[in-house]
Amino acid sequence: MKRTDFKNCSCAMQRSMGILGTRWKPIIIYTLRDRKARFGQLDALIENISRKVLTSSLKELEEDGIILREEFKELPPRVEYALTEKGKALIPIMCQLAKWNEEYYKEEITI
Amino acid sequence: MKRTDFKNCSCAMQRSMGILGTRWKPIIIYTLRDRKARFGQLDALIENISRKVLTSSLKELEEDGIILREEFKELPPRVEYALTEKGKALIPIMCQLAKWNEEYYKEEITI
DNA sequence: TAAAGTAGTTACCTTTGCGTAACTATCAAA
DNA sequence: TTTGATAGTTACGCAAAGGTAACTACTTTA
Repeated sequence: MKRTDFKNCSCAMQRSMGILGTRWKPIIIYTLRDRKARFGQLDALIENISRKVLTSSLKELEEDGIILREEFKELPPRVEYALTEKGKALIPIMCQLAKWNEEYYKEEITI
Repeated sequence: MKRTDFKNCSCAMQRSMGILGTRWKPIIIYTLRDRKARFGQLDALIENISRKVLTSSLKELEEDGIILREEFKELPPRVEYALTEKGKALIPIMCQLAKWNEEYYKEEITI
């Protein structure tokens, strides 16, 4: 089943996964939870992500209405990425996902 | 970066994605939110999933301590899959992810 | 004139995720 | 002896995801 097929499923969870079900996209959204950021900032803020993955993920997240790309006609050019309303609605969920891991990662160490 | 590398990152969100960052795994967890289920039941409950993906996903989720595989020495053999405590902690998050899509999917239709 | 900064793109390649279909093992019941 | 049910496994291959590195275009600054 292709990514686009997930987005038209009858199951809401499957549709969510058609949008978010990759390694990097939730991390990008999480990074934008409390700030706008420019391309280069995202590249620096997110450890180990490649510019190529960043390019394609941002493009798809924009297509899916999660992020907004704002281009400023300045020199040198400036582009800012920010969450849309639909994207902002994911912030608490992404934060819980991070917190979930902290909780159980801690346990693994202390046991 | 490999899946296993994600799990040892310094960022909690990246570690979460090392465990969950695929299309099918969150759907499997979501399906187990309110019931144990056998292999064949999962295959039937989750639309369009293949037995092969189910096999490998269940194995990895078990390795990551999200689900528990209970084998009954009966005939015909019975195996039940259930969430561990760590897995159960994801239930509200998965439910919110489904609800999130319902909300915005509805909007797309009515607009 | 050359370097530096921004925001990418492009080509090429590898790995992972996923799909399809056939096959296995075990025992009971018909 | 064949059929049926359960719970997978295996082989094969494609598509998507991801990594690396070089390149582009623009303008300011040195």
